Amino acid sequence: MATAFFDRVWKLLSKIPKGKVTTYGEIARALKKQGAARAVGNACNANPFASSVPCHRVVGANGLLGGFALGKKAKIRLLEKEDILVKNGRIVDFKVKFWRF
DNA sequence: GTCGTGACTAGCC
DNA sequence: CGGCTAGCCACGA
Repeated sequence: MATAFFDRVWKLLSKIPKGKVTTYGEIARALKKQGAARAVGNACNANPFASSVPCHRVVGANGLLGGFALGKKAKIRLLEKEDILVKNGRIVDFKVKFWRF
């Protein structure tokens, strides 16, 4: 992997401050690739820095978790650890926790 | 080079 | 509100 696109995604993800979340679409848009949300998700799933890249801070456009390589459960646990409450697979106060680049 | 798939999104009906 | 369609990017067969 390690394509330019993937690298950009990982770099942006690493910039997300603790306690904040963003969306796949936002990341894609930040890369001037609006609509490439799928590729963003792909990058997160295949990122070699899984323990360094906070891919758990990336959720759907409406606050839905979407998915997680290690399981939603783990994702939720990580998020709640950062003061980001998750209810029924959705971010609580999503608009408040939302981070825009 | 084409096709199918995926942690997505937005628009229509 | 639910379902379908089209569009986007990258990857593997």
